Amino acid sequence: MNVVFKIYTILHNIYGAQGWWPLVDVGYHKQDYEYPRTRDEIFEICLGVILTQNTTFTSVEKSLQNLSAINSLGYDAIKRMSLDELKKAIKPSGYFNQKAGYILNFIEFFETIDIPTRKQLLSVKGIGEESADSILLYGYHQAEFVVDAYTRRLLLNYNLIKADAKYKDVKSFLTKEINKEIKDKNELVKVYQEFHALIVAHAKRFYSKKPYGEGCPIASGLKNP
DNA sequence: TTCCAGGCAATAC
DNA sequence: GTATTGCATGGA
Repeated sequence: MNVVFKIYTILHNIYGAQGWWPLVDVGYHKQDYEYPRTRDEIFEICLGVILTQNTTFTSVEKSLQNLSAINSLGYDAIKRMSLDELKKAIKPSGYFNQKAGYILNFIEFFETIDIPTRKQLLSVKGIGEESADSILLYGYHQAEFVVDAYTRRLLLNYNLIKADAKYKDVKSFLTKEINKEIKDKNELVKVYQEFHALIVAHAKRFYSKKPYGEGCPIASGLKNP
């Protein structure tokens, strides 16, 4: 078993399945990988992805609750809101002026496509590499690994990537290693979904404050097979 | 008070 | 293509 997959195994043993991406009416759905089931649920994930940019998910949940409370979680409902109403609802997530624009951009895009390609997503102002991969992985069950700041810190702590590694470099490194272990496409999506979620859960505890990685239990796990 | 969060786009070299 | 900066609220 390679180091990357071993890290995945260790994290899964510690924290168990994470059940991402959470939906307002469902919450975290551990062991149910069929979500999202409806187009509204797909959109809710896209909305959450945009809102969570550089923000904690608890703040995002407040914003989603604000929208839900006025029956405006859907894209059609959001379009009917005034810009100020939308900004007010998503205010807890921060950058609300920018994100309101991003959301409206995205709705325009979302309404014209069935299943987006990565390239199409990246053409939407407000959707960068991580957001595109999050949308594809959690919204459309595509095997696109999500790389975030936590992922970099964790891998850097074990000298598995260079400090200046690009998004694409980190992603290809991880996927190559994972793909050596997992051959089935559906299983691969589940592992990608869980792995990213596990990294976030773990990194919140051990990679949020400096020195990053202090007390990280993966170290002993890698030593003792 | 300072630091950071499940980033992105615009700008300047 | 790489580095820097603005965006903003909320919790530790």
